Amino acid sequence: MSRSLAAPRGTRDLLPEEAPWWDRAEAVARDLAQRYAFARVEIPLFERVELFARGLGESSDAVEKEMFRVSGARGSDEERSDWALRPEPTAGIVRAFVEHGMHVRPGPLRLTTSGPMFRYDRPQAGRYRQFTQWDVEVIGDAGPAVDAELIELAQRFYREVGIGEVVTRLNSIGDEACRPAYRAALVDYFGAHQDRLTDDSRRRLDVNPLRVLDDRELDPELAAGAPRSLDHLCAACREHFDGVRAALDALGCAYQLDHRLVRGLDYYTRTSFEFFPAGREGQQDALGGGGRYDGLVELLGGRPTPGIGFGIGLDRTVAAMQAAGVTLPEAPPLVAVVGDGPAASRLVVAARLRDEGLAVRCDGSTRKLARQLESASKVGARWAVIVGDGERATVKDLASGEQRHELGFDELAAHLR
RNA sequence: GUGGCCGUAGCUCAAUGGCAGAGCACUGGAUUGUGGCUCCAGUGGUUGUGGGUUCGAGUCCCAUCGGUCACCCCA
Repeated sequence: MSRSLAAPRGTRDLLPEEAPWWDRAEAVARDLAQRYAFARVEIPLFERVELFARGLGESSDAVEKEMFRVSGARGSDEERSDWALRPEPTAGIVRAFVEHGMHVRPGPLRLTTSGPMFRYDRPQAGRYRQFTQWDVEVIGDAGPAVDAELIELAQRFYREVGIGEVVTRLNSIGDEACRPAYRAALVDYFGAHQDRLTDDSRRRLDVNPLRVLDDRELDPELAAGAPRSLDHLCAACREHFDGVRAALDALGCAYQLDHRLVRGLDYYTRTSFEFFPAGREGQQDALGGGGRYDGLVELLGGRPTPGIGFGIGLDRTVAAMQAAGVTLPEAPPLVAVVGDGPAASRLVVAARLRDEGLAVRCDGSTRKLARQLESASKVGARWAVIVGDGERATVKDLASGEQRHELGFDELAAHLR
């Protein structure tokens, strides 16, 4: 086909061969959401640019250089607003929380959603312009128990999809009480070594000095000597973080402290965490991550309400499942209805078998019987039901070749189990 | 946004600057109701696109688009 009609850059088609892995990952997510008492919500795929700019922070990469803008329609001013495809779900969920007055609901509110996110990046392995996240959020619980509960949930998810144990990195980046002093300490420290910073980092030093820490080109020696947020936590943040760690220990959840884990989105406070496949902890291999955002609800116009959540990248989860050699549960056995009589007879038999709950592939074609059987074998059917002119049919086991002839339509199902 | 590598059939790949091919897959036949194996045949291409060099370009040059990997950063 013409290249100009090919799928947009950074997007992928989900083809039948890969769909079962997605089904599995999504089934585990749905099951866990239910077992952990999260209610499903859906929010728009696009929102005002302003929502993301305010929520995620002007200096976040997601806003600064990865915003996937949607050109507005002609017409009213409202339609001409600046829209962007959502780069992550939290801002939209918190917007919905505020917009619908959900603070009056019995809290803490536990919400989950799943779907495509968009970031306008150059694609590469594991990174797409459209990717899918499973997301959970708890709004109205100041923790720290819930912080540990979410980390335990994510770890359980990776275990249940078959990836096994992941590496959990953990940090606390303080709150409005202690972060200003920590920021100042970073500005002092890195300001004195500006000549050893990248251009990006020098710029960030003014806007968001924490993000200098996740500059990968940061001089290791400089990084090692940098002020650590854990050393600058106020008493309340310290107590919170100790509580998270104690709860994780009680749950038996392993984690590693990572002083340079500051997360790319500005709304995070206190607890931050990311998950990596064991042995592949490179920066671009993150399977998921999240953290606490105690100031976000207020920032978006609600009354002060704490929140915490995580997003798990399903594209990378599926890739990790395949890399780990996960075997999927077998699909239910398939019955192929074939025959060279009237196609309507085949349809009638197929409908009867479907009434019995069987998975049936009906071949209504005029191909000769040999071709129909060949086709049935190739698609992996367990049995063929050969229908002729009359009211009787043959059941053939396609693995053994065994056949039972002259069966009435009503007794077929009994031979297909 | 920057850089490396790569663009030939649905897939994997051939073709010294000289007739665009093979295997797999798909469709049909060998086989007048019975598959997997085998054999035969067929469908399938503006060689990503546009320029240039040349008697002649899949091949050389330029541009462009795309893919891929890496950087940046995130899922």
